[in-house]
Amino acid sequence: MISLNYRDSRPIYEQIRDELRKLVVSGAIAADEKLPSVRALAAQLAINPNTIQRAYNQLESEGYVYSVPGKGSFAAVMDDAVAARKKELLEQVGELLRELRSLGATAEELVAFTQAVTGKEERHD
Amino acid sequence: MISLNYRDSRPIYEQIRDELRKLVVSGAIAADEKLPSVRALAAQLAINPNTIQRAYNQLESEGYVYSVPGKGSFAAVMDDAVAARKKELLEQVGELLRELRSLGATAEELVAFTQAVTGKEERHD
Amino acid sequence: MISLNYRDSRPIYEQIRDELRKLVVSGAIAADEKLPSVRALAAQLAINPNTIQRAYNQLESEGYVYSVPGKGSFAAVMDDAVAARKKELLEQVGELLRELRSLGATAEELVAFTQAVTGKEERHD
Amino acid sequence: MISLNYRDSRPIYEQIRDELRKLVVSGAIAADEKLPSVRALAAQLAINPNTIQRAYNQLESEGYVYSVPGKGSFAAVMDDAVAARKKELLEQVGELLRELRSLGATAEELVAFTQAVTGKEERHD
DNA sequence: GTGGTCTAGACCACG
DNA sequence: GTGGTCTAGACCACA
Repeated sequence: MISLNYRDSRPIYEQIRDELRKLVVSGAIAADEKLPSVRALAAQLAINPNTIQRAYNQLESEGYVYSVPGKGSFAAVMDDAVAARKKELLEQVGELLRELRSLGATAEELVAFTQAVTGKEERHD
Repeated sequence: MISLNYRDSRPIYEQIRDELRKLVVSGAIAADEKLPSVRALAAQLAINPNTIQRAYNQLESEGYVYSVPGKGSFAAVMDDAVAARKKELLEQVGELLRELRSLGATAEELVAFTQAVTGKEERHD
Repeated sequence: MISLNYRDSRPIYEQIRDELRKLVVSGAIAADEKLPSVRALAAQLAINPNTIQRAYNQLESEGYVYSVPGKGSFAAVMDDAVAARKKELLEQVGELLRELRSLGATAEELVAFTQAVTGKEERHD
Repeated sequence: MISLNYRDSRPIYEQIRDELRKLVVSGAIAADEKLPSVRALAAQLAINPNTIQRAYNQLESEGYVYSVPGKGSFAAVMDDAVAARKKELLEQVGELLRELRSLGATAEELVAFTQAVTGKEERHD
């Protein structure tokens, strides 16, 4: 369900956080569905439970997850969270596109690229 | 000419490196034009010269700058470096677009966004 | 494991970088094997940890090593890196051979020299 | 007669020294032939005479040149100097070949390379 | 304990 | 004055 890359420059807890966020926000883990327990995930990935806990804490403070003490962690209802994440991603895309323009890339070129990438992708839902 | 953001998670030397790379690759600093000296830039930004040196070293090893000991650092002639940088940026854009698609963004929506961003930009020449 | 030569014109961090690169690329340090820690190597060689760090940073940016903060530095899997290094070395040999030819050395003489050097070497496997 | 490359990592005086040494040792400047005067060469290359002087001083201390105060600098008789230079170059080649062997290059491969490089070269005398 | 970043201050080679 | 190297010492995030 989750894979680690020790050569990634990102710390492990960020890799876990980012992968879980993707799963929740994309609906792969449905609203109110239970996430794997800290200890179970730690055992599966063969890492320290503290590292998993840190990822869960961040996801909770970001609003993607809520935890019920003694029960576990559950995917939050995604409505404005998805919208917020989309806005965040669009800002990043915008910044990159602006730099590309300043490097001489034409609007046509970039639009064509966007069409190619977004069109050929398979639907994930 | 360069601004620092101490709240940015990126280390200072990376911020400087990235900003200078933009200036060189976009032509704002022309080929063979002299960059500010290590000491001058360090004084202006009120940081340690070693930190500037580190940014300059990386830019040199990346090929964006060449330095002549005793004379200064100069912008390299950008040919394939611009192309390489564009490819790098496009890859990043592609990755973000794919995540946006998986969040439910439609191809039409993203293409329209690209048009809006790239079209409304002023010409830089 | 590594020896320094203070009379060498090359800076210390380059000597360390070059020796470690040899160890990694020759397989003396196997893929994913841990390199000595920055502090340990610094203590052993009686030099500043920053100098070691610099060598490690360059090796990482060259792709010969990957580092996991908090865990250590590890030898990268060498595939095309070895090929690239061989090409680099052959270019250097070619340049030297051309200068030798211009000094009057005959092709036969140089070929014989190559045979002597490459033949008398012990096998490393 | 001599060309400078400001992007070369070698300092200018080394570039001049190396090029002049090649000219002398290869016979392009015959024994006892006068080298260009310090001031003339400085003017031609548009650099500081001190830089030229340093190159000449090193060539003299290496024995490739002798200077007659008030007259100029002259190419020394090359006999053992050429032999010494050849020995130096062969040592460098040997070191590189050994590293290539440790990277898995076969003796046959390297001999073939030597033949190709030394054979296809045009005669320079 | 590990790698990573930064500072302060020094010395060197170069032009 | 310029870039380049090195030291000593400090702090941080990570596991």
